[in-house]
Amino acid sequence: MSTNATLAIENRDALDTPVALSSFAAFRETFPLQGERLYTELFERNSEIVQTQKARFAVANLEKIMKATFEVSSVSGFDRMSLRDLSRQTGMSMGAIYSCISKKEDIALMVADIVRLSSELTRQHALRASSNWAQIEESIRFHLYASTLLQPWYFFLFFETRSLPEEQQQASTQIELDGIRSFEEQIKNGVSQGEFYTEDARMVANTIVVLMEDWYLKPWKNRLSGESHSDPVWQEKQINNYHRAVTDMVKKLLAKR
Amino acid sequence: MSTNATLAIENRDALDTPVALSSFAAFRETFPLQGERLYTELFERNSEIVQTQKARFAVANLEKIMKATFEVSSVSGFDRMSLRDLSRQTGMSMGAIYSCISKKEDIALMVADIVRLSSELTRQHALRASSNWAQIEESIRFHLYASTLLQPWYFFLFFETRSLPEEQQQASTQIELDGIRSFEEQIKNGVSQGEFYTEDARMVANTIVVLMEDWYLKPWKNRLSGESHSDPVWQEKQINNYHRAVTDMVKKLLAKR
DNA sequence: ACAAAAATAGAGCGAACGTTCGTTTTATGT
DNA sequence: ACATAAAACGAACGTTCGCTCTATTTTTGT
Repeated sequence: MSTNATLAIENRDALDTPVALSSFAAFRETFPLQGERLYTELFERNSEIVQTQKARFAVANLEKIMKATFEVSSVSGFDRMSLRDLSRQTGMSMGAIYSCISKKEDIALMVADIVRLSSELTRQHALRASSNWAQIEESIRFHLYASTLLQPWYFFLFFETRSLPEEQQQASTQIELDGIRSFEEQIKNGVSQGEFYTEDARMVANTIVVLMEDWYLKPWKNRLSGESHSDPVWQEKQINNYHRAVTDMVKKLLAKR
Repeated sequence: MSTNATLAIENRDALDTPVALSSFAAFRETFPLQGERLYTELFERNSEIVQTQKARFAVANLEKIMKATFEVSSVSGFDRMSLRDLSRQTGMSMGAIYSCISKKEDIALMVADIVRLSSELTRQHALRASSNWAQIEESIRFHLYASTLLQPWYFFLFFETRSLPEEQQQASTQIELDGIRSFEEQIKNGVSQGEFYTEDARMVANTIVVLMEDWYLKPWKNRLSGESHSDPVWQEKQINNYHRAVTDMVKKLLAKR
């Protein structure tokens, strides 16, 4: 298990190529943490734990394990998900599962690792934009896109952080605080440069972060009908609607009078 | 276990007396769900489950059980809290615990019951105010005050809802949706009466609710220093600061141009 | 002081859990 | 086609859980 996400990124330039943000469809094609690439990444980052040697088998099984974990544990939590449930859901034997992990907790640690990596990519991306407003708007967009593709991962980590080692818990809350502080500084920059006006930059920043959380924690709020979850056109529409709603709101909060 | 909060309220006029909102200190003195009254209420609402007959003992033990539950389960969740942990933390024997509950799940059900009752009180209170804005402002204030006094309860229910029976889960999300819809309607009323202006009443309403959740889910965000948690003056200041931050923000979002 | 109620300590139950390991099946290279 | 290494299997193990029960002591109300 990689303990330092930054180092891991530096060593692997595959994750350093820019991600397209022009539309969710474009993002989908360039964001590295999805599909087979995601599970290959997961395999390589946990090569010391995964006993299965051939990448082909390990990647396929990790995918089965993670997807089943999200499905089963979303019902009543990670603790109540037994590895026998997981065995049933994946169609794998207990032994096969234990050749991908060394203990149940590893699954949660892997989720935390990937979400942290995704957050790191989001943070890095924010540095590219030109104006303060563009930086805020693109940070929101990137985070919205990434947390949509990784929705089960973000959701899982939010609810299961408490059952991780304390050190990992602190890392998670630190990421949230960093996210707020990052927005806060961008806002304050804009204020001091006469681009925005607000009396409570911290509150606006916190509101943004909380609305980002709401997006992946309560999908049923925004994406109203349960059907056509996978229709790309409809999904593109939903996510862009939400992005515009958030940015319009922030624009209003930062408007000069 | 009462299955219908509304009925229980109708039968018991003690909960119908108005609650003071002029300050948190005033609220503290009139809000019924705290201290001994809270646990007495809990005892009476669960008289069919609690085997202990004398109210004096039952109330004292329920208080010990609930407080210990919040303390232990806040570390790593309700599922990982064993009743042996609870016995150690409360200083009670297994037998004594099981004379207050019939099974472990009862504890979580009691929390859900109280939080739902508190939400019901909040909802009822909202009907008193005169103008649309006063109604919004007072709803926020009431909810903020109540969820501060009952913080561990609200926190617990948010994270443990998933391990409750499905019927209870739906009830919880319904309460959240009702809360959003209630704010949405108040906003729309204000808009149609020319008091406010906004193009997305739903988004504003949702933001309010999400910021209310943030208050009791992440106390470390707003109440910065860990010390003096119980200093009433400092607490009054903190909560009023947050209330003003939220209402200022909502005011800005609903301002006519 | 005395009967009733409450609390105690702890042994014990069956079920379910995470984890292990000897065995069998499958895949791979020549 | 065959040998060997890798992967998958699933019964079994030891532990812990929620929960019950009993014998005994403490506290309470009158």
